[in-house]
Amino acid sequence: MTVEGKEFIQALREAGLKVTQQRVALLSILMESTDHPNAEEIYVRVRGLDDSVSLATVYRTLSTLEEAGLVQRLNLENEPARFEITPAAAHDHLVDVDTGQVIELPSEEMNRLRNDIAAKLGYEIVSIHSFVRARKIKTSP
Amino acid sequence: MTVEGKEFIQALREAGLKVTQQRVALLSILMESTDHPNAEEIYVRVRGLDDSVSLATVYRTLSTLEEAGLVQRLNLENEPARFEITPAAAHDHLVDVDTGQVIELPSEEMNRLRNDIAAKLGYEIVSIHSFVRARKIKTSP
DNA sequence: AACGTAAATGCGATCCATTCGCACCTGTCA
DNA sequence: TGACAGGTGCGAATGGATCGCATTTACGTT
Ligand SMILES: [Mn+2]
Ligand SMILES: [Mn+2]
Ligand SMILES: [Zn+2]
Ligand SMILES: [Zn+2]
Repeated sequence: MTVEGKEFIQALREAGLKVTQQRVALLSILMESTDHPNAEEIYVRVRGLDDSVSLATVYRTLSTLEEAGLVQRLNLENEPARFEITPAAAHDHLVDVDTGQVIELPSEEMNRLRNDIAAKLGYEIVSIHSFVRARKIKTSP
Repeated sequence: MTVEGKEFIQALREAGLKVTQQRVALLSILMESTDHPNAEEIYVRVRGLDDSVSLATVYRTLSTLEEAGLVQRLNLENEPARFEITPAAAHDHLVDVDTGQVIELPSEEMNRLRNDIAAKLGYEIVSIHSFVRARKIKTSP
Protein backbone atom coordinates (compact mmCIF):
# COMPACT_ATOMS: atom_id res chain seq x y z
CA MET A 1 0.00 0.00 0.00
CA THR A 2 2.87 2.39 -0.79
CA VAL A 3 3.67 4.49 -3.85
CA GLU A 4 7.39 4.07 -4.34
CA GLY A 5 8.26 4.20 -8.01
CA LYS A 6 5.98 5.63 -10.66
CA GLU A 7 3.29 3.03 -10.23
CA PHE A 8 0.61 5.58 -9.34
CA ILE A 9 -1.78 3.91 -11.69
CA GLN A 10 -1.25 0.49 -10.25
CA ALA A 11 -1.59 1.75 -6.68
CA LEU A 12 -4.87 3.46 -7.55
CA ARG A 13 -6.16 0.33 -9.25
CA GLU A 14 -5.22 -1.84 -6.28
CA ALA A 15 -7.13 0.53 -4.04
CA GLY A 16 -10.20 0.12 -6.23
CA LEU A 17 -10.09 3.76 -7.30
CA LYS A 18 -10.66 5.14 -10.77
CA VAL A 19 -7.50 6.36 -12.47
CA THR A 20 -8.43 9.95 -13.21
CA GLN A 21 -6.05 12.56 -14.57
CA GLN A 22 -6.61 14.63 -11.43
CA ARG A 23 -5.51 11.81 -9.14
CA VAL A 24 -2.46 11.01 -11.26
CA ALA A 25 -1.47 14.67 -11.36
CA LEU A 26 -1.85 15.05 -7.61
CA LEU A 27 0.13 11.91 -6.85
CA SER A 28 2.96 12.90 -9.16
CA ILE A 29 3.15 16.34 -7.55
CA LEU A 30 3.19 14.82 -4.10
CA MET A 31 5.91 12.37 -5.13
CA GLU A 32 8.25 15.18 -6.09
CA SER A 33 7.46 17.37 -3.07
CA THR A 34 9.71 17.07 -0.03
CA ASP A 35 8.34 20.02 1.91
CA HIS A 36 5.05 18.61 3.21
CA PRO A 37 2.78 21.04 1.33
CA ASN A 38 -0.78 21.87 2.39
CA ALA A 39 -3.89 21.51 0.21
CA GLU A 40 -3.69 25.05 -1.17
CA GLU A 41 -0.03 24.61 -2.11
CA ILE A 42 -0.73 21.25 -3.70
CA TYR A 43 -3.58 22.87 -5.62
CA VAL A 44 -1.26 25.50 -7.10
CA ARG A 45 1.37 22.92 -8.05
CA VAL A 46 -1.15 20.54 -9.57
CA ARG A 47 -2.58 23.32 -11.70
CA GLY A 48 0.87 23.64 -13.25
CA LEU A 49 0.25 20.22 -14.76
CA ASP A 50 -3.51 20.39 -15.30
CA ASP A 51 -5.22 23.74 -14.99
CA SER A 52 -8.69 22.26 -14.79
CA VAL A 53 -8.32 20.72 -11.33
CA SER A 54 -10.42 22.34 -8.63
CA LEU A 55 -9.54 22.94 -5.00
CA ALA A 56 -12.51 20.83 -3.89
CA THR A 57 -11.13 17.90 -5.83
CA VAL A 58 -7.72 18.38 -4.26
CA TYR A 59 -9.32 18.11 -0.83
CA ARG A 60 -11.48 15.16 -1.86
CA THR A 61 -8.59 13.35 -3.50
CA LEU A 62 -6.30 13.85 -0.52
CA SER A 63 -8.95 12.39 1.78
CA THR A 64 -9.58 9.51 -0.59
CA LEU A 65 -5.89 8.71 -0.91
CA GLU A 66 -5.44 9.01 2.84
CA GLU A 67 -8.24 6.51 3.36
CA ALA A 68 -6.56 4.21 0.85
CA GLY A 69 -3.32 4.52 2.82
CA LEU A 70 -1.41 6.14 -0.05
CA VAL A 71 -1.16 9.56 1.57
CA GLN A 72 -0.60 10.77 5.10
CA ARG A 73 -2.05 13.89 6.68
CA LEU A 74 -0.02 16.01 9.10
CA ASN A 75 -2.07 18.07 11.53
CA LEU A 76 0.38 20.60 12.89
CA GLU A 77 -0.74 23.59 14.97
CA ASN A 78 -2.37 26.80 13.82
CA GLU A 79 -1.97 26.04 10.14
CA PRO A 80 -3.85 24.04 7.51
CA ALA A 81 -3.08 20.31 7.32
CA ARG A 82 -0.03 19.20 5.35
CA PHE A 83 0.40 16.04 3.30
CA GLU A 84 3.01 13.55 2.18
CA ILE A 85 3.18 10.25 0.33
CA THR A 86 2.95 7.48 2.91
CA PRO A 87 6.60 6.63 3.63
CA ALA A 88 7.91 3.06 3.63
CA ALA A 89 8.68 3.35 7.34
CA ALA A 90 6.64 5.51 9.72
CA HIS A 91 8.46 8.55 11.03
CA ASP A 92 7.88 11.41 13.44
CA HIS A 93 8.32 15.07 12.54
CA LEU A 94 10.14 18.00 14.05
CA VAL A 95 8.85 21.52 13.50
CA ASP A 96 11.42 24.27 13.94
CA VAL A 97 9.50 26.84 15.99
CA ASP A 98 11.58 29.70 14.56
CA THR A 99 11.65 28.85 10.85
CA GLY A 100 8.55 26.66 10.54
CA GLN A 101 10.62 24.08 8.69
CA VAL A 102 9.46 20.46 8.97
CA ILE A 103 12.16 17.83 9.45
CA GLU A 104 11.72 14.07 9.26
CA LEU A 105 12.65 11.96 12.28
CA PRO A 106 12.95 8.35 11.14
CA SER A 107 13.76 5.96 13.99
CA GLU A 108 13.28 2.23 14.07
CA GLU A 109 13.80 2.30 17.81
CA MET A 110 10.95 4.78 18.16
CA ASN A 111 8.60 2.63 16.13
CA ARG A 112 9.58 -0.50 18.03
CA LEU A 113 9.12 1.17 21.41
CA ARG A 114 5.75 2.56 20.41
CA ASN A 115 4.56 -0.81 19.19
CA ASP A 116 5.69 -2.44 22.44
CA ILE A 117 3.88 0.11 24.58
CA ALA A 118 0.65 -0.31 22.60
CA ALA A 119 0.97 -4.10 22.55
CA LYS A 120 1.39 -4.18 26.33
CA LEU A 121 -2.04 -2.56 26.58
CA GLY A 122 -3.51 -5.04 24.10
CA TYR A 123 -3.58 -2.64 21.15
CA GLU A 124 -2.20 -2.73 17.64
CA ILE A 125 -1.29 0.63 16.14
CA VAL A 126 -3.32 1.79 13.15
CA SER A 127 -1.60 5.09 12.47
CA ILE A 128 0.95 7.40 14.07
CA HIS A 129 0.52 11.14 14.44
CA SER A 130 3.55 12.56 16.14
CA PHE A 131 5.55 15.72 15.97
CA VAL A 132 7.62 17.86 18.29
CA ARG A 133 8.05 21.59 18.18
CA ALA A 134 11.72 22.32 18.81
CA ARG A 135 14.29 25.10 18.82
CA LYS A 136 17.83 24.97 17.53
CA ILE A 137 20.34 24.95 20.38
CA LYS A 138 22.65 27.91 20.07
CA THR A 139 26.27 26.80 20.02
CA SER A 140 28.68 29.23 21.71
CA PRO A 141 30.37 31.47 19.07
CA MET B 1 5.02 25.74 35.62
CA THR B 2 2.62 22.96 36.61
CA VAL B 3 -0.69 22.97 38.47
CA GLU B 4 -0.47 20.04 40.84
CA GLY B 5 -2.34 20.78 44.08
CA LYS B 6 -4.95 23.50 44.38
CA GLU B 7 -2.54 26.33 43.82
CA PHE B 8 -4.40 27.64 40.78
CA ILE B 9 -4.15 31.14 42.11
CA GLN B 10 -0.42 30.93 42.68
CA ALA B 11 0.18 29.42 39.26
CA LEU B 12 -1.80 32.21 37.61
CA ARG B 13 0.09 34.86 39.59
CA GLU B 14 3.44 33.36 38.65
CA ALA B 15 2.40 33.48 35.02
CA GLY B 16 1.61 37.18 35.38
CA LEU B 17 -2.09 36.61 34.75
CA LYS B 18 -4.99 38.19 36.58
CA VAL B 19 -6.81 35.82 38.89
CA THR B 20 -10.33 36.00 37.52
CA GLN B 21 -13.20 33.81 38.65
CA GLN B 22 -13.49 32.48 35.11
CA ARG B 23 -9.89 31.30 35.08
CA VAL B 24 -10.14 29.72 38.50
CA ALA B 25 -13.37 27.96 37.55
CA LEU B 26 -11.88 26.63 34.33
CA LEU B 27 -8.71 25.41 36.00
CA SER B 28 -10.63 23.62 38.75
CA ILE B 29 -12.86 21.92 36.19
CA LEU B 30 -9.85 20.84 34.17
CA MET B 31 -8.13 19.51 37.30
CA GLU B 32 -10.99 17.16 38.03
CA SER B 33 -11.47 16.04 34.40
CA THR B 34 -9.65 12.89 33.30
CA ASP B 35 -11.33 12.51 29.92
CA HIS B 36 -9.55 15.21 27.89
CA PRO B 37 -12.65 17.36 27.22
CA ASN B 38 -12.96 19.79 24.35
CA ALA B 39 -13.79 23.51 24.64
CA GLU B 40 -17.53 23.00 24.34
CA GLU B 41 -17.52 20.32 27.02
CA ILE B 42 -15.37 22.45 29.32
CA TYR B 43 -17.78 25.31 28.71
CA VAL B 44 -20.75 23.23 29.88
CA ARG B 45 -18.90 21.99 32.96
CA VAL B 46 -17.63 25.43 33.90
CA ARG B 47 -21.12 26.85 33.68
CA GLY B 48 -22.08 24.41 36.42
CA LEU B 49 -19.84 26.46 38.70
CA ASP B 50 -20.33 29.92 37.21
CA ASP B 51 -23.18 30.40 34.75
CA SER B 52 -21.88 33.73 33.49
CA VAL B 53 -18.82 32.38 31.68
CA SER B 54 -18.96 32.70 27.89
CA LEU B 55 -17.70 30.26 25.30
CA ALA B 56 -15.38 32.93 23.89
CA THR B 57 -13.74 33.27 27.28
CA VAL B 58 -13.31 29.50 27.52
CA TYR B 59 -11.45 29.56 24.20
CA ARG B 60 -9.42 32.62 25.17
CA THR B 61 -8.57 31.24 28.59
CA LEU B 62 -7.50 27.89 27.20
CA SER B 63 -5.17 29.62 24.76
CA THR B 64 -3.83 31.89 27.47
CA LEU B 65 -3.19 29.00 29.84
CA GLU B 66 -1.63 26.99 27.05
CA GLU B 67 0.75 29.84 26.31
CA ALA B 68 1.59 30.00 30.02
CA GLY B 69 2.36 26.28 29.95
CA LEU B 70 -0.41 25.38 32.40
CA VAL B 71 -2.59 23.62 29.86
CA GLN B 72 -1.92 21.37 26.92
CA ARG B 73 -3.93 21.17 23.73
CA LEU B 74 -4.54 17.87 21.96
CA ASN B 75 -5.24 18.10 18.25
CA LEU B 76 -6.71 14.75 17.36
CA GLU B 77 -8.32 14.09 13.98
CA ASN B 78 -11.74 15.16 12.74
CA GLU B 79 -12.84 16.55 16.06
CA PRO B 80 -12.43 19.79 18.00
CA ALA B 81 -9.25 20.16 20.07
CA ARG B 82 -9.16 18.61 23.53
CA PHE B 83 -7.38 19.89 26.62
CA GLU B 84 -5.68 18.72 29.78
CA ILE B 85 -3.69 20.18 32.65
CA THR B 86 -0.03 20.02 31.71
CA PRO B 87 1.17 16.76 33.27
CA ALA B 88 4.30 16.53 35.39
CA ALA B 89 5.87 14.24 32.78
CA ALA B 90 5.09 14.48 29.08
CA HIS B 91 3.13 11.57 27.70
CA ASP B 92 1.79 10.34 24.40
CA HIS B 93 -1.83 9.38 23.80
CA LEU B 94 -3.59 6.41 22.31
CA VAL B 95 -6.97 6.85 20.65
CA ASP B 96 -9.08 3.70 20.42
CA VAL B 97 -10.38 3.86 16.85
CA ASP B 98 -13.51 1.90 17.79
CA THR B 99 -14.58 3.59 21.02
CA GLY B 100 -12.92 7.00 20.66
CA GLN B 101 -11.49 6.62 24.15
CA VAL B 102 -8.24 8.47 24.86
CA ILE B 103 -5.63 6.60 26.90
CA GLU B 104 -2.45 8.04 28.38
CA LEU B 105 0.88 6.51 27.39
CA PRO B 106 3.49 7.66 29.90
CA SER B 107 6.99 6.40 29.09
CA GLU B 108 10.26 7.75 30.34
CA GLU B 109 12.04 5.74 27.69
CA MET B 110 9.96 7.42 25.00
CA ASN B 111 10.79 10.89 26.31
CA ARG B 112 14.47 10.05 26.61
CA LEU B 113 14.64 8.63 23.11
CA ARG B 114 12.84 11.62 21.63
CA ASN B 115 15.16 14.05 23.39
CA ASP B 116 18.20 12.15 22.12
CA ILE B 117 16.95 12.18 18.54
CA ALA B 118 16.27 15.92 18.67
CA ALA B 119 19.57 16.65 20.42
CA LYS B 120 21.46 14.73 17.76
CA LEU B 121 20.09 17.21 15.23
CA GLY B 122 20.98 20.17 17.44
CA TYR B 123 17.46 20.82 18.69
CA GLU B 124 15.86 21.10 22.09
CA ILE B 125 12.23 20.04 22.31
CA VAL B 126 9.71 22.74 23.13
CA SER B 127 6.55 20.65 23.13
CA ILE B 128 5.39 17.17 22.18
CA HIS B 129 2.29 16.41 20.14
CA SER B 130 1.98 12.71 19.73
CA PHE B 131 -0.80 10.20 19.53
CA VAL B 132 -1.48 6.90 17.86
CA ARG B 133 -4.78 5.58 16.61
CA ALA B 134 -5.00 1.94 17.63
CA ARG B 135 -7.34 -1.02 17.74
CA LYS B 136 -7.76 -3.57 20.51
CA ILE B 137 -6.27 -6.91 19.52
CA LYS B 138 -8.93 -9.58 19.67
CA THR B 139 -7.86 -12.43 21.90
CA SER B 140 -9.07 -15.85 20.76
CA PRO B 141 -12.27 -16.80 22.65
C1' DA C 1 -11.83 52.52 51.35
C1' DA C 2 -12.35 54.99 46.76
C1' DC C 3 -9.44 55.58 42.36
C1' DG C 4 -7.17 54.82 37.92
C1' DT C 5 -5.75 51.90 34.56
C1' DA C 6 -4.82 47.94 31.99
C1' DA C 7 -6.42 43.65 31.40
C1' DA C 8 -10.32 40.52 30.89
C1' DT C 9 -15.00 39.44 29.58
C1' DG C 10 -19.71 38.87 27.05
C1' DC C 11 -21.85 39.17 23.02
C1' DG C 12 -22.36 38.95 18.29
C1' DA C 13 -20.14 39.20 14.07
C1' DT C 14 -16.57 37.21 11.37
C1' DC C 15 -12.99 34.21 9.66
C1' DC C 16 -11.37 30.44 6.96
C1' DA C 17 -10.07 25.62 6.25
C1' DT C 18 -12.75 22.08 4.79
C1' DT C 19 -16.97 19.84 3.26
C1' DC C 20 -21.37 19.51 0.61
C1' DG C 21 -25.07 19.58 -3.04
C1' DC C 22 -25.87 19.01 -7.45
C1' DA C 23 -25.56 19.23 -12.46
C1' DC C 24 -22.28 17.74 -15.53
C1' DC C 25 -18.23 14.71 -17.05
C1' DT C 26 -15.42 10.36 -17.55
C1' DG C 27 -13.47 5.87 -16.47
C1' DT C 28 -14.47 1.23 -16.78
C1' DC C 29 -16.29 -2.89 -18.25
C1' DA C 30 -19.33 -5.35 -20.93
C1' DT D 1 -19.95 2.05 -28.32
C1' DG D 2 -23.27 2.25 -24.48
C1' DA D 3 -24.51 2.20 -19.80
C1' DC D 4 -23.67 3.42 -15.30
C1' DA D 5 -21.19 4.21 -11.13
C1' DG D 6 -18.08 7.04 -9.67
C1' DG D 7 -15.58 11.50 -10.01
C1' DT D 8 -15.37 16.48 -10.77
C1' DG D 9 -16.22 21.74 -10.92
C1' DC D 10 -18.47 25.25 -8.99
C1' DG D 11 -20.52 27.80 -5.54
C1' DA D 12 -22.79 27.55 -1.16
C1' DA D 13 -22.62 25.97 3.44
C1' DT D 14 -20.45 24.34 7.76
C1' DG D 15 -18.44 24.81 12.19
C1' DG D 16 -14.58 25.37 15.26
C1' DA D 17 -12.18 29.13 16.57
C1' DT D 18 -11.14 34.13 16.67
C1' DC D 19 -12.19 39.18 16.73
C1' DG D 20 -14.12 44.04 17.68
C1' DC D 21 -15.94 46.67 20.86
C1' DA D 22 -18.53 48.31 24.75
C1' DT D 23 -18.53 47.09 29.55
C1' DT D 24 -16.69 45.05 33.71
C1' DT D 25 -13.11 43.57 36.81
C1' DA D 26 -8.69 42.86 39.15
C1' DC D 27 -5.28 45.11 41.53
C1' DG D 28 -1.63 48.40 42.52
C1' DT D 29 -1.76 53.15 44.14
C1' DT D 30 -3.31 56.99 46.66
MN1 LIG E 1 3.09 25.42 3.97
MN1 LIG F 1 -15.33 14.86 23.43
ZN1 LIG G 1 7.35 13.25 6.61
ZN1 LIG H 1 -3.15 13.18 28.62
